[in-house]
Amino acid sequence: MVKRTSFEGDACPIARSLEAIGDWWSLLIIREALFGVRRFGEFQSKLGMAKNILSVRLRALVDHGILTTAPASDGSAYQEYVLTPKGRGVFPVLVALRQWSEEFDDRPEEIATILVDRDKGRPVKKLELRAEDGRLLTPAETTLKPQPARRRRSA
Amino acid sequence: MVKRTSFEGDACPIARSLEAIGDWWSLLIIREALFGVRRFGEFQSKLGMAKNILSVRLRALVDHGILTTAPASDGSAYQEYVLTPKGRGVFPVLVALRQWSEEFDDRPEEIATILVDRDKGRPVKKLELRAEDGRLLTPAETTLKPQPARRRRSA
DNA sequence: GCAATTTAGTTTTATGATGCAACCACTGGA
DNA sequence: TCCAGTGGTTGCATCATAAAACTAAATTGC
Repeated sequence: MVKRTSFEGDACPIARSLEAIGDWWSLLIIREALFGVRRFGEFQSKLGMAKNILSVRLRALVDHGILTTAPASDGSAYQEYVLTPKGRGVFPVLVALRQWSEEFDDRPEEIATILVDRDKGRPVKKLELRAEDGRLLTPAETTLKPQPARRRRSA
Repeated sequence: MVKRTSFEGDACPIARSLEAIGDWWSLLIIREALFGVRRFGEFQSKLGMAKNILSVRLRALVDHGILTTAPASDGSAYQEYVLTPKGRGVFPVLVALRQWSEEFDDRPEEIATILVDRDKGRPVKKLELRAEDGRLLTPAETTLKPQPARRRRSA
């Protein structure tokens, strides 16, 4: 088989994330969902993507527990796609992507929006990696440690 | 043309990031590079990916200014692929993806490694989004503001 | 110094994914 | 009941990906 390689069984958590949200559209769909978009047509028109692909992606996101289908909030008989906690948990990933663009993009003047604190209207701080005790960490100051073997639930 | 849609001209910084690093392999290549991998064959064997694709991806990453080719550090006549500052700037994205997996994965026991502070050997803190004044922000406490039109360099 | 092997790719070919357009079923309103 | 809008599915052309075979230069062994 010449399938696109799957990372589902991979032990690396990054690969595992990519398995679920590592494609072009999924993250953009989640971005829209975080802004309150819930309806099929709304996703489709805002993202300008083909309907068949949107359809496939939404199904995949539901399968992965990132979205749930809910029975319309506005009374209509249609359904809606709503983020689960797992889906809302993607927020930091989106922020990290956004900040990377803001910092390193070759044509920053083309970036249309900035993420601000709703209260003050001021830009948010850069995400930073800190140690347990609050020290700022650079990539070089971190390492990977083998996960202390956890006991599986039931055998 | 039925090409895969490009986000290059998109005004959304997230879409712009995805344009450069939004595919399956690129992020994994950068992950390896952050751990010090530099040689073609090393990427290939560690990631277990096809050589033709690795070849294409490396070229793309170089084009995007994420990697640079440098003339071998160990004396051999081969070249190396080294991260630029822009490439190292991807680190928070990888951390965010990792932490998302750690928090929400359905089978956390399959995750092999944890990211720790090299000094203390203790797990790192979760990335958190903060306002300028240090307040913790939830997604709902943020908004997008149109970027104050910047003046282009020269005309 | 020459053959064998390694490294770093490119080419070829098969198949899966994507994008567009057309089509279809169901809803809601006049 | 007719008809526009919503929410998809289907078919087809094109693109990307994967595996394997192939190539050429660099390195190693002898």
